[in-house]
Amino acid sequence: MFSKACEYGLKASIYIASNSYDGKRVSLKEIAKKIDSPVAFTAKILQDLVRHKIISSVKGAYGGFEIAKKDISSIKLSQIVNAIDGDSIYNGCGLGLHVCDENHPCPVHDQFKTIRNQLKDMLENTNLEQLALDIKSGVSFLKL
Amino acid sequence: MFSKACEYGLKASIYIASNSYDGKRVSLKEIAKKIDSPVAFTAKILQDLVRHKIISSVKGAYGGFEIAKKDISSIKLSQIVNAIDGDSIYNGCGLGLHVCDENHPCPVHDQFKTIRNQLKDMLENTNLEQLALDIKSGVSFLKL
DNA sequence: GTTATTTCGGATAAAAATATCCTATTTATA
DNA sequence: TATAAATAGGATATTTTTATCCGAAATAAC
Ligand code: FES
Ligand code: FES
Repeated sequence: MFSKACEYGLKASIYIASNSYDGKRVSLKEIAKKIDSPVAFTAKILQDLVRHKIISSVKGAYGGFEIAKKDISSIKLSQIVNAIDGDSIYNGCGLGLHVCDENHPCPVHDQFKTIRNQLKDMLENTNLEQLALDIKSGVSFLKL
Repeated sequence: MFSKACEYGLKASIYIASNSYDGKRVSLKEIAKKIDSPVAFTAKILQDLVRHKIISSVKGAYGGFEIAKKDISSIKLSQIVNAIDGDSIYNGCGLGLHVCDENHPCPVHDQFKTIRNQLKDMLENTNLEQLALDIKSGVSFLKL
């Protein structure tokens, strides 16, 4: 469904959010450990999210990654997915036609469009706060 | 969503079905042309579908690929997707956890499971006949 | 200021997915 | 029987994705 990069990006964002909620900044090393991802690859993805202004970073000793508290509840999963994997999951044709066009539909257009729109709605209506709270309370998990 | 291999496999199957419906056997070259896919790569995928007994092949002059008429309506998209991409789209965790486990859910488990099950239902309830007929009647298209 | 820590960014490497090439085998027709 | 057409399958090549490495820059603490 999502690329590895996107999975790591989502998990990292949720982990950062769950810590920023408590005012704690977290380092790359800690993030990679907690979400069970390759350190250097995760660094690239976090840099990407910083460039997209979805998370923010602080260089140097005691630096790390964080999300402004007031922003946690307004960051949608769709922003992260879009930043890393692009919009093909929202707009692309399920059978890989160059474009998804109502007037020149592929054989599964109608069926696929329904699913795709539900996925879109889900991602656009799920924010980091909800997910971060479940991590904090131990209801959900980021690894194992 | 699906791999390129799977997209080609789905399109090829639909094209074969639409011809087998008329009792016409089609060659690799014709298939690749009509679904706009790389010939040799498509060959590999078709071989795979033959091994999975989803389509059948006839070697030699006037050979090609076909689907027994009586089977066209009973072949579900899910069989093709499962043969090529495996079952991770049905059973795998949306965030890439090793397994999707109700008792140890990832942060998006509940939301994702809903979408995943709808995709599953859609693929399990869509058969080649429906799609082939739309191709034949010009309602849907396999390329451009 | 020096040092330790940490992100940033470029270069490179490894693995997986996608794609091509070539030969063998099969089969219908002439 | 010879020929042409077509799938089967192994080997190889290319591209993309995933992953690693290293030096530069920034920053806090001492
Ligand atoms: S054309 Fe394929 S999903 Fe719309
Ligand atoms: S655990 Fe992630 S989808 Fe079920």
